[in-house]
Amino acid sequence: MRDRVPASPSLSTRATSRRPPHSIDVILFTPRGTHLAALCVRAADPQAREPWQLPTDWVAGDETLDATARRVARSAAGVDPTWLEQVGAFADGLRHPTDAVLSVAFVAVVPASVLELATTDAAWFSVGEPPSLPPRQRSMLDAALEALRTRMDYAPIAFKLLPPMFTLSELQQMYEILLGRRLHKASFRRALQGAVLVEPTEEWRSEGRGRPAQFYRFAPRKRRTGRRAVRFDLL
Amino acid sequence: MRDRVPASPSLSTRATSRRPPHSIDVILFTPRGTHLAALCVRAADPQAREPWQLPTDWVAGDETLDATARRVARSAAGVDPTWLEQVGAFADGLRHPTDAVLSVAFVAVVPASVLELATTDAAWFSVGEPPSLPPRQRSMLDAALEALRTRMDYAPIAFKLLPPMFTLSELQQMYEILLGRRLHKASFRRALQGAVLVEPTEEWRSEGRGRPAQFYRFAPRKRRTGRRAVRFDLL
DNA sequence: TGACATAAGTATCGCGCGGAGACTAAATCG
DNA sequence: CGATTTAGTCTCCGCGCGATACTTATGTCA
Repeated sequence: MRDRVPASPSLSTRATSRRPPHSIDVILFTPRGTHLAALCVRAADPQAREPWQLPTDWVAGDETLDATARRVARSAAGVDPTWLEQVGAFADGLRHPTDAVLSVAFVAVVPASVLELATTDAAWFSVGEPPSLPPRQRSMLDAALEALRTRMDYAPIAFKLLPPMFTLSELQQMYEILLGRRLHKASFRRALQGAVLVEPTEEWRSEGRGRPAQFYRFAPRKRRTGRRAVRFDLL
Repeated sequence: MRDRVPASPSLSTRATSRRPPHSIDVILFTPRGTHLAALCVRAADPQAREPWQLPTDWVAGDETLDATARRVARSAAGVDPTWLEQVGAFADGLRHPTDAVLSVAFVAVVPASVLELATTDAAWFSVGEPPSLPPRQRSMLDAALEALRTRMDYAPIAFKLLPPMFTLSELQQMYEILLGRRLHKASFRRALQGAVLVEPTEEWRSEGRGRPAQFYRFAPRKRRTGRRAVRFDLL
């Protein structure tokens, strides 16, 4: 589990002679209800200023950064993330639980179905009300959330959070949870139709009160890269 | 294994025989003619497999990553970059000139006016025909170019490459050089008008054959963030 | 001095995307 | 049956953007 994080008393002493070279921190998101939640773990050091922190560890052996991040996420959540990407390196003077000189942040997601956590050493916090975190990890969380939302246009993140078959309403709800804002139904489906990303199946959802919904599956087709116009979105 | 030698003779040498914890590599771009060029320096090790490499060094003292990157860029090009941002951390198994276990890549730009390089230890290479680089730095270069072009929509990079006063044609040409593709004149000016980014001055360009062009200056005004529609640009 | 070249800047048209809202369709519940 | 709920579609309208042509203002040269 998290025994890899050194809970040694040497952590609390600021005058460490051998600070770890660099840590890998993972911001793991999951849809919880209608909002996003991020995974935090209890601070390794009981004397820590903040009771919670982000899952972190350092690279072991010949691991790639991605592999390390996956291992950290799996160790904290119990399952492998279904999507993971690097956010960037953080090495300002802000405090980090491991006192690493440099930390590489990763953003990852897991489906909601695996919400159950085995231990009480980890908990989901709504992104709207995150716990108090070590300063560097706080800035990492903000950057990860922004990275998640900007990369949604280019990576099928929402699809990785859904089962192989899903309704278009479920897909739209997932987009709304991830983006944190409501979307227009007709526009969403029109754009989805334009991009050839999904194909209908013969299955229909029978449960529920209203009209049955058709199930779709993720089946992207190659299409020529549409050169967008210049966007002046500065400020 | 090759000896570790600082990237540039002018850079401070840190006397340590161990492998450096992490290097800071800078991909410095400049407009050259109608195309982009990236700055490379001669390999520190004459026995190196590739004769050229990207400017690199490691963090000195309490420097932030940004400050280190600025110093590396200044040391290689002779001037401070006018824009600089982090690209990400690279720590795959690919070879790096310093044998650093981890490298943080930065993308930066300098105006063309300072094209003259003091030494022959550095040279500009067109991004279309880059020299053979150490594998990790090669992937850094690709990532930096992509990062530059995607961030142009959100950062005033083109403006940082122009003098305080410029014509709209010069601005468009700068966008075309950075993006590597032609733009439509009317659309460009319409979009620029929509975003309130520039304001006209009383100055006019007198030189040249054709009709004089009015000078503008960069004067962005705050405007509410336009929520874009969802884009399905995957694949 | 007038014709031409060159470059800046504008006007008009048409298409397609995207938001608002209303509408239809198919199920459950009372 | 009629009300409710959810799915899915339709029409309208505005605007962004590309294409094209046009106007304006200078320099060049016969």
